[in-house]
Amino acid sequence: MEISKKPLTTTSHALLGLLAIRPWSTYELAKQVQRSLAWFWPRAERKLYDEPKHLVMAGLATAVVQHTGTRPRTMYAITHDGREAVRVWLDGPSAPPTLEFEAMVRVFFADGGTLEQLRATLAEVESAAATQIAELQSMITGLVAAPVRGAPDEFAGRRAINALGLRFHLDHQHLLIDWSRWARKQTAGWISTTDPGSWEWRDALSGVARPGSP
Amino acid sequence: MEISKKPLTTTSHALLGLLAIRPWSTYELAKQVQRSLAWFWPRAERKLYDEPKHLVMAGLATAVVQHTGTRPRTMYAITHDGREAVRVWLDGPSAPPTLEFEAMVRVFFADGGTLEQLRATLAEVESAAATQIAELQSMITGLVAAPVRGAPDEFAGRRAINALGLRFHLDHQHLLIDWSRWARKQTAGWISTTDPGSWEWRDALSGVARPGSP
DNA sequence: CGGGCAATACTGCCATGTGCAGTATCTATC
DNA sequence: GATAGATACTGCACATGGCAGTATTGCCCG
Repeated sequence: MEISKKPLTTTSHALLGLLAIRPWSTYELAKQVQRSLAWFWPRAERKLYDEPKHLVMAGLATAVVQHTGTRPRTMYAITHDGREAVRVWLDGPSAPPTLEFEAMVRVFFADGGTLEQLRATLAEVESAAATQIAELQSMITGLVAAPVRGAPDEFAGRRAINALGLRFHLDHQHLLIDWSRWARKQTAGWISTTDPGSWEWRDALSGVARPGSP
Repeated sequence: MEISKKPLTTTSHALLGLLAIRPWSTYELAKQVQRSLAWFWPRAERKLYDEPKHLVMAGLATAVVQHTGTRPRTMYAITHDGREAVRVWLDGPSAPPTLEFEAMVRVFFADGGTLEQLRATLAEVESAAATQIAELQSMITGLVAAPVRGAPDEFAGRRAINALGLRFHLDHQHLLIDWSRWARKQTAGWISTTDPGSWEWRDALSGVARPGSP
């Protein structure tokens, strides 16, 4: 017990959270993270091979090496202490969300270039968001589909929670689409990136209380 | 010329973009980044002291060490090559936006804890977003205020572009508030984090086309 | 039944980025 | 004259990213 050495990161707890659902091999874990966690906690695959080892050292998970022929594969499972660690962690405060938005950097410095460059960047935002929405939609159809007959549906108890998250991600991508379309429309009458002509920037910041808000 | 060694990162170009507006000392640069760039390209202050040195090595900026008493201070300015680098960079593709949202990790694994924990996390999201909105609003009042008499308004040509970005950030924070309120309301009838009672998760994913959309 | 390709299952390495502590000096205010 | 806050950085350890490299297994196709 209490073998813990180093403080756990949010990434550690995220992996631990997945192990709380069911045991996974590292490879499965990596795939699963790309499909779900990546939406709000994106991490490189590389990291997902190192992190479970720390969990084992901390006594929060166990590692069992199995074999498929000669090829090894490590199965990780959560321990009792691990579940307790998740419960405690759920009480902790969360860092405010941060957005890394390269296209916005290009918009912000658009005055160093042309209107065409600005519009191209905005168009890119829109199409990227459209792609993400398509992916989310296919995840939703996956949720709707009944689980495979006979297979235990270990995600059944997680449907409600999943729905909360999916709703956010969809709205978030819709915001990106709406904004990039709106912004492109705004630039229609501009003379250059530094001279918006008769366009009144104050108008852009007026109706910020969105129609859907209570 | 052409002293460039290593490929420039988005962070390099972001700093270069700021230098394109006017010369800054590293300290000013660091402060300015926290007020503007941090919204869509958050970087630790530490990094902002290293990065300009790379720009100088690449011949895209110049460094001049001045003195306030015995204390040194380095002023950075963009070069002609630097402006050209910004123009070229503006044509490049942007990585899709990524969101790091620790509170959502806690929501996602809420089935390992209690409804109270879930609701507390959601409440935290709402209040954090409210704080951000207050900050944005004060930036807007700053924009509205006429520049100091006699002072050259170097940001004048950037008002339109700034307005586009501010609009996005406001909407983004409003989305966080709307979503966290909505999600909390959803949990009202839940029996536990794994048992939503009569609550229908399908309903949560229906009206995803937001009212404000065209 | 053999070739090839995708999926599985990792490790190594270097660069980038974060967070925090530490070290000073300068300026304004009481 | 004390001191708090702003200015102006550097060092260090660790988290993370990105890419290349290695090898086996399962499956389809002909």
